[in-house]
Amino acid sequence: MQAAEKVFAEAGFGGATMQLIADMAGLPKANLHYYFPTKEDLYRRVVQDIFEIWLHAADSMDQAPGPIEGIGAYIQAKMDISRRHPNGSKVWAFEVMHRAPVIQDYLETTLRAWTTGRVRLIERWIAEGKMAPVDPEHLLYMLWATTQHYADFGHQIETLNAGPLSDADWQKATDSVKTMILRGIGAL
Amino acid sequence: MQAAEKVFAEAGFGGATMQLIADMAGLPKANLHYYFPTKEDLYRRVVQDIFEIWLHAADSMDQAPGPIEGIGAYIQAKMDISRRHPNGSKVWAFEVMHRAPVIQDYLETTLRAWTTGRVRLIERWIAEGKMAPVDPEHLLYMLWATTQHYADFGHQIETLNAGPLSDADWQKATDSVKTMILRGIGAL
DNA sequence: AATTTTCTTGACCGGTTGGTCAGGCTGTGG
DNA sequence: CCACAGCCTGACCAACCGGTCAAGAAAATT
Repeated sequence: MQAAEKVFAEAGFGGATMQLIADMAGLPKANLHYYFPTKEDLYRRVVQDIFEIWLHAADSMDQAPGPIEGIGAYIQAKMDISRRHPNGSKVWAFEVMHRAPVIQDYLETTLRAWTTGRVRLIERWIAEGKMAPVDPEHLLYMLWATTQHYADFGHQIETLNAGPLSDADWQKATDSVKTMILRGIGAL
Repeated sequence: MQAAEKVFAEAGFGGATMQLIADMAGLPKANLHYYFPTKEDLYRRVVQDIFEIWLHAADSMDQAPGPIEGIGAYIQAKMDISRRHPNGSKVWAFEVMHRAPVIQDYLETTLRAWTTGRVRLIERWIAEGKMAPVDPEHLLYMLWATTQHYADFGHQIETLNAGPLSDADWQKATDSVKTMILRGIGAL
């Protein structure tokens, strides 16, 4: 699964080869096909895994008393995921850009339900005067975009940074995102 | 070029085929190879085109008196590009996720020079007290991430939106991004 | 009109891909 | 020891890929 995640992330579904995944995992290609009959089966598993991780990242948001804690924790969680699972994030991006041929049903069921739930949470915070009256959906898009950017466009960031991001760099990035967004929604 | 942009965007470099691009453009494959000897030549042209468009989008930022006008105009320009050239944006995303095998030199020369120029501009605005002391580079990342998200993840947004975005939807998206970011950097 | 250059195209080729399959290997229960 | 089920794998195949090429069509030049 780790090898598959990496290869799919770096080459996309079309560019990835079962041979390369097998080599990277130290298996004969035929053995890989024993467990995952088709390339699409393997790919689907990788996409579903990262989706599960993302869903759990929102748990911290739910029982928070307000946006400072809730959205702050969500940013923290998603930045951590971007750092630790950059490949999974990339595979998800590939899939969505591909018009989600494999996980369209997930988008329409699970993700939509998740989204409307958080939209209602944000609307409550707005009604309680805990943050400015921003559009909740576009706030969610901004949260996804900004945090996932550090995974999906990590290569671009590393090039501009002249090297991989250090612990301090990640801390600074997370703090910057938190500060700008929380101030942006009038929560600070 | 239009056909190539679309096919590369929807399948990535590895998944795209010259045959499909040729068919979509209404040409025999051999004729396509007459103008673009290799698949990589065609791909490079597509990536360079969107990069040029993005560079020009920053013109409005340069002669602005302050962040409200400058960054506001930049957000407007990049949102317009996301709407009109979603495929180009996706190809760029594919390329960067691929660790930029084709345009790494652009990242290291043109993009790096462009970035340091804007960083200095933002630092001047901060020194002049026109905005809060945010980290300029992470602000740029946030601008790129948020605006390009509407192109790269357009399919996800349309799914949650239950259909394509209308003129009013795009207006609302642009306003939301502008408001949240400008307030986030203390310019409002 | 003749000639030269540019463009267009169907047929073709070596190499690679996802996937198959027959047969060997391993471990467990009797 | 045997038998049997699940696991493993080298060799193989049809399909498809990027790219070539020779020969013809069109356009430009003389």
